[in-house]
Formats: sequence, structure tokens, C-alpha cells
Amino acid sequence: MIADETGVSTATVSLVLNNRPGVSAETRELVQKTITALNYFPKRSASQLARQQTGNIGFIIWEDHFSEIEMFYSQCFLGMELATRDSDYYILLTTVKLDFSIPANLPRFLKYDDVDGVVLAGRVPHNLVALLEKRKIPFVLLDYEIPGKNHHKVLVDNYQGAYTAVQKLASKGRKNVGYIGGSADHPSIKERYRAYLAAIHDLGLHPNGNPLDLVYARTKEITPEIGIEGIKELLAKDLPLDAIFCANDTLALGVLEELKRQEIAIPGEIAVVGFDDIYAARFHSPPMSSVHVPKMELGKEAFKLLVEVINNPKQISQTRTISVNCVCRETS
Amino acid sequence: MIADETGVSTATVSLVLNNRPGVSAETRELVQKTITALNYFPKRSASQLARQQTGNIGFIIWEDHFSEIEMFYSQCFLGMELATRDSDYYILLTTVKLDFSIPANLPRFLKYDDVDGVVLAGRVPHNLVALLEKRKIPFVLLDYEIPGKNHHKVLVDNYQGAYTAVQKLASKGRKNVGYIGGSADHPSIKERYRAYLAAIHDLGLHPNGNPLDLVYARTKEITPEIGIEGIKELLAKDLPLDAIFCANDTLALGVLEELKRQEIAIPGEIAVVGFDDIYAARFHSPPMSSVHVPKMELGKEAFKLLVEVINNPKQISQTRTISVNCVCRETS
DNA sequence: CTGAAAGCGCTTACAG
DNA sequence: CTGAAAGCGCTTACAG
Repeated sequence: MIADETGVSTATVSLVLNNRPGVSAETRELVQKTITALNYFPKRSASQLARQQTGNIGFIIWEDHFSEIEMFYSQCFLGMELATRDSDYYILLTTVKLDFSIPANLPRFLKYDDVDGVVLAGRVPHNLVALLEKRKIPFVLLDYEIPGKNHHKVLVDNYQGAYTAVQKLASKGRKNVGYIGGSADHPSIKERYRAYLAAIHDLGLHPNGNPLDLVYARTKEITPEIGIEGIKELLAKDLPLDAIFCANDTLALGVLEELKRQEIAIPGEIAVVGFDDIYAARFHSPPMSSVHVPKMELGKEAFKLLVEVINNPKQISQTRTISVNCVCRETS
Repeated sequence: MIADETGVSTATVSLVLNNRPGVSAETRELVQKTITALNYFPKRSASQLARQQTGNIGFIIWEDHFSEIEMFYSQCFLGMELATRDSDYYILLTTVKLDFSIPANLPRFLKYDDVDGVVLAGRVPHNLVALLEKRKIPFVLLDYEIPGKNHHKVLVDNYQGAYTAVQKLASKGRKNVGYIGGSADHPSIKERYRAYLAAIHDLGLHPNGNPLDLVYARTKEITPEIGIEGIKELLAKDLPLDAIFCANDTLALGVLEELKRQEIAIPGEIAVVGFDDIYAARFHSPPMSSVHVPKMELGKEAFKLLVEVINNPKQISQTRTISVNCVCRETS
């Protein structure tokens, strides 16, 4: 079409379309011009076929995560979609169950090899990851990792975030900082807990020398109820307690609710800091202090990493860590 | 590949692949077998190129809607994605701003003609819709309509839902049912309001003969705060009031909050019913009564309609209405 | 620097 | 019922 119009060969048109050398300045300009004049765009399927790529990348997320009120991963997706706009990639979003059987539950785009790479957001079935490895499909994990495995991944700096949060609490004069957490087997939560312990130790925030006295850490799936239970249990101990660091905002929401119910002043008597900075935290009344995680950034970074991996599949596994900071609002 | 293995022509393989007549039972079976044996799948880009289609459908949503805590349209998307799995379509999800300029903000898949059709979820820029019409790209509106225009669309039965809600309230002996709404210019909200008025009239729920006394309807964007304002204003009138129907759950959440603050018994003194049945409604304490909207169904239906439109572009505009029902929980 | 040619892997009339 | 052939619209060596 452009070739007809300009009298140049399609080969040359292809070269300028893909911004490749080997074309004289004049022809390039001529072609360029008629391209914009005719509002021409190359047909995707044709170039894909010729290039032997798909131009798609998959975004896989546990269906529960996608529907969660936190919208953590939806925001990651959004960031990724935004980043994608400057590229030629399209994203294919699909959800999976954690209880994942192959090939029954395999996303279509994996079954039919319709993606050049995949990002896996949050907790995903390990056998899915194993399949990706076996099939040598480039992928990166987003806010998740599999212990003992070396995968490309982008993570939140959970340790730094939690440490900073406790530090801030200490800097405001809090002496007895408790911890409430669920999902203790989750890598991220583990890190946050580890950082809490370290900070308590480093900053001399031991209550009576035994920091575990102010710790409520369970393996159960995180819900506001766990937060409620946690704060109840901690309060029942009747030890000095003037602040709580929660492993995430959902828990903190529960904690706040219970403190309110017991008419304990926030932050007067007890300060509360969460982690993730979800919408509900910012819009809570009073607005909640939390470790802000830049979710869109995470998605963007995952995309960038994935593209690198696609272009250079055998590079060694990379971990990209996104730093975070604690934003103080009215609960601390 | 399959052709080589079986000694049949690629043309024949293509026929069985696409389940088309004109192949003997034996050859068909032979081909079928080696297809599954070799775990073969046709290459998408090749068939797309030959068929002159893209196999993609776009899902366009206002970015604010996508990030809203209600997750209404995310759930629609999910339902659509699920429906899509039995088809050959992939969904390309993208967000837009309401303030939409062409071509600057045109989604890539529209710019490059990479979709066979589009579903527009919720409120979308009207100039975008106009562009779709002009370009003759098949599309369906999901939970939205443009007054005066005849588009393919799938809607919630807002009228029936609202009417039923008021009816239920009446059946429980409520005599003075108020209304609180925002976004009064939104087609769905209008319908709900219209149904409220009709129900009040039909059921003889006039307080003092003037139903508008118990109405708080604003044009402002819906937020819990509008709900708070609304109930405050209604209460200030000091008229008999024993129930509130809210145009949606977000408002109802605000109403509930304010009633609690004022220590008005729910539903003892005032019953509250919302609309949409978002997560936050079900998980509110106490669980909120609401008109349940099957969001995943909506997405599924939109997909089905779109496919029909793609296959038969010149059919006259269809409106598919999804019926809803009021689920009574503890606030009514 | 430029074009002719082959190839990517399908589908679709068209003969036979 | 089946195959040979052309075509879909690009890209990529390869000559010149």
C-alpha cells in the first residue's frame, strides 16, 4: 500500500517502519510522510507471523487476589498497562485458582503459545511456575518469590519498609511497639516480621527484655478479624504498649476498629501503622499511617524486567527491589 | 506439520481444525488423532492473517471506575474473561480518561485496528463512542447508555431493582421510605430514582402527601459523604422516616455510618437498603441489605452480545436487560 | 542504498 | 472427498 504509493519496495517500507538503517534519508522521509498521510499502520498478524513472535504478554493472578478489596494487584496491572502503552505489547490478563491442575486449568494463552512472556502477580500456583520454567517461557514474579528458587522477580523492600515504620514510631517517642501479623508463611510477611524484630532490638524497644511478649503472629490468612483478635490478645496481657506495627493494612483496619470499640485513644494511647497503603487506609477515618507501596511502579518495573528477559532469555535471574517509605497520617 | 505426519494436505488439516464439512470420517479421525498426539495447535497469527481478523476484543473502562473500591466493573471484566475462555477471543483491557481527545488518547488497539470489537464498561467518553460508530467497529455498552442513541447494550434492570427494594421495605411495614442519591444525571441512577418515585406512589408511601420531602437527590459524584449529608438533611426535617432506599451501596455505607454515629437503631428505627451489592455491603457489619447485581453475568452477557454483533454487524441495536433482586440482610 | 524473492503458517476458492 | 495453488501482509537475507 505504502509501497504502491511511493514506488518503493515493501522491503524498504518495512525498514523505515521498523526504524532500521540501510535507507537513504530521502527515501526514508518520503516513506515516512506518506505513512502518516495515509494513516497507515502495519498489520500485526502479518509481522508477528514473519517475526515469529506474538507481541503479547500474559498477566496471571490468583482470582482471589484480583477480587480482593485491597486492589493491590489491580493497581499493579494498571501500572503495567500504562507502561505497556509505549511498547508494542498487549497484555492478556487471566485469573487462576491456587489449586491448579495441568493442563485443565492452563490459561489459553499458555496452552496455545500465544505470549512472549508472562508476569505472575502475587501468590501463584507453584506448578504453574514450574511449567513455565520447563517450557522456557520468560516470566517474572511480581511481589512474590518461591523460597530456594532463583527467578526473575520484582519485590517490595519489605524489610526496609517495616524497619522504617518501627523507626518512625520510635522517633515519636513510642517505647513499646507491638506486632500483629497473619499469613506468617508468606515471604513478604516474613520479611516484615524479621525487620520488626531487628528494629525492636536495634532501637532498644524491648518491653521487659522479651520482645515476643508484644508479638501476635499467626499463619492464618490475613483478615481484619485476625487484627481484632491480635489486639485483643495483646491488650489482655496488660503490658506497657503504646504502638502497633501491623504486617499489613487489612490487619490494621481490624486493629483500629477494636481500639475504637474499646475507646482507646488513637494515637494518644496507642499508635497504629500498617503496610501497603491501600485505598481503605488512606480513606479511613482517621486516615491511617502506613508504609506506602507504589503499586503502579511495581507493575511498570515488572514489565520492564520482563521485556529485558524476553530479549535476553538466558540472563541470570534478577531481583529488582522497590523501596518504600512510611507515610504518617493520623494514627501515629 | 500435521500434514507431513499424516500425508494429508494442509487444506484438509485446516478443515478438520475448524470443524468444517467436506472431510471423510476416516481422514478426519486420523488428523484429529495426530493433532492431539503431537499436541499441535494452529498458529494464531497465521490464521488471523488469512482470515483477516484479529481475534481480540477490547475492554475499555474509565480509569476511575477501574480503581474504585466497589470493583463493580472489575467483576464484570472477570465474568467476561471467564466467558471468553470457551471462545477464541482474547481480551485487551485498557483504561481511559473521561476527558478524551482523539487521537492522542486513543487506545492502541483502536489506533492500529487490532480488535474485532469492543465492550465499553460503565461511563465512557462520548466522543470515543462516536469514533467507534464512525469507524464501524462493533461495540456494546455495559451498564451505560447514551440518551437518544440506539446502541447495543446490556443493562441492569435498575427500575425493577429499585421498585422491588421499596416494595420489600413496604412489605416489612415501613411507611415512610426516603431516598438518597447522587450522580442524578447518570442514566442508571435516574432509573432507580424513577422507580422509587413510582413505588412510593403505587404503594401509598407518601409521607404527608409529598414524597419529595423524603428525597435527597444530588448531581454530585457519588461518595459515602453524600450519603452522610443526605441522611443528615433528611433527619433534620424531623418528619416520620423509617427507611431509606439509597441509589447505591456507596451512599448507603455513608448513611449507615451516620445513623450509627447518631445512635439510631438499624433497622429498628430506620431500615437501609442499597443497590449493587458490592463486597463492602456484604461484609459490612451489620451486613447490608442491597439490590444484588450479578456483575459477572453482566460481563458474560456483554461478551455474548458482542460476539453476535461481530458476526452480524448490521443487526439492529439490541438492549439486553439483566434482572436483579433485593437481598435482605441485617439492615432492613 | 534498493528491490526481487522466499518464507512465516494458515485459509479459501477451485479443480479434479 | 482431497490436493494444488494463490493469497493474507509482513520480514529477512541476498543480490546488485
